[in-house]
Amino acid sequence: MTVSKTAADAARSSRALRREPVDPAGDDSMLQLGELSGLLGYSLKRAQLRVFEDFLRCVAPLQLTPAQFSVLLLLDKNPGRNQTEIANTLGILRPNFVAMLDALESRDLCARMRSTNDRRSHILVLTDRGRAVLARAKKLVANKHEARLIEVLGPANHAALLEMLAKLAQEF
Amino acid sequence: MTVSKTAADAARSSRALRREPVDPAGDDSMLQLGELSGLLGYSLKRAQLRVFEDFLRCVAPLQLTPAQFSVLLLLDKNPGRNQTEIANTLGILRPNFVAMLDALESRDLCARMRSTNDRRSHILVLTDRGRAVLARAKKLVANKHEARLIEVLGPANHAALLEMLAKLAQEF
DNA sequence: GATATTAGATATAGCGGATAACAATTATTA
DNA sequence: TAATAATTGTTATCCGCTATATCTAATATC
Repeated sequence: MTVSKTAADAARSSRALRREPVDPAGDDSMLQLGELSGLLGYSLKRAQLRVFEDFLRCVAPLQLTPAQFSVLLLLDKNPGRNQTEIANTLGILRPNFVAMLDALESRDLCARMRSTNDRRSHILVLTDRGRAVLARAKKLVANKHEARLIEVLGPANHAALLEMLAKLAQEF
Repeated sequence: MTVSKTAADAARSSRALRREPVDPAGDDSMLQLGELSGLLGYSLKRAQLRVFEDFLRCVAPLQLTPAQFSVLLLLDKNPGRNQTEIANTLGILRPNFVAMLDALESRDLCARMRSTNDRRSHILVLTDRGRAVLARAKKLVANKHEARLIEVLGPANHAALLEMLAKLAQEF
């Protein structure tokens, strides 16, 4: 909690937001968004698209999507896990995770190893190349992507935004 | 600006976030998210999915998706506009907007009227039924959906979040 | 040992998003 | 004015992500 100064302060800036027009020659000739500006889901979706776009740009040299990056990150932090565990953690359905892993494995970024305990499951491991790519990706993300976000929002707001989004993603 | 108290404060809570584990028997047996928790895009996407889920639940009686709701809202606030203008404002590509309008029109929520000035374009109008459904939808969204968001986040944080997301959606 | 469960995989359907192309209409300009 | 270009809505089509049912091999349960 404790992100805004006062409720009155927040209400004012919210009203300011609603006081369109705020379309500096963007799409068409200044359509009124109306209560759309106050719809959290609307801004949430548009912001998400922008942020993913920027992510893709920043990590373009490594040809990694946000989802692929998250898989590599998770494999690195959680060695010895199988497909189901990784997929579930990322909210990916097992059937859809197969092709994703195929792609990563075909690029020699990770590998499936049959578990000795349970010969049904595949233990997922990062390859050396996967670790190297992940390391480079982390740097690009931190220095270009997140850095730009922090620059636009300000460090404090960036942290506050992260906190609120995490809250929504969990307790909502 | 001015959303968080201090930078130190924000940094602390951000660190607190990163200090997993934060998986109360959710997916699997407590995988480490690692720097995934600090990735804004990750939380952004997950939060967006949750919020849209809740929107769908709240507006379920009216069978409206977020996108459809936004179209109705825009038509109401911007009478006399054609398909291209509405689609562009919502970031929908014209070809994809056709089927969307077909669906709304088949439910008698809006109608296409050939413009007398430019007989190529279709002026979009809300039907009486469309206006009625929109009015009911607005109430559901405000009283159930947004109300719940405000409850979870707190009014001040809700406004601050909205402000930051709008900023990202625009100047990013 | 028979049955149920689980992990990975395949097939398939659906939706949103993106591009190319077309007919009708309007705008440009030679 | 005639020829050309541009625009509107539309269709067709493709891609990616998501969702469900089903299959097999392997394991767990009874």
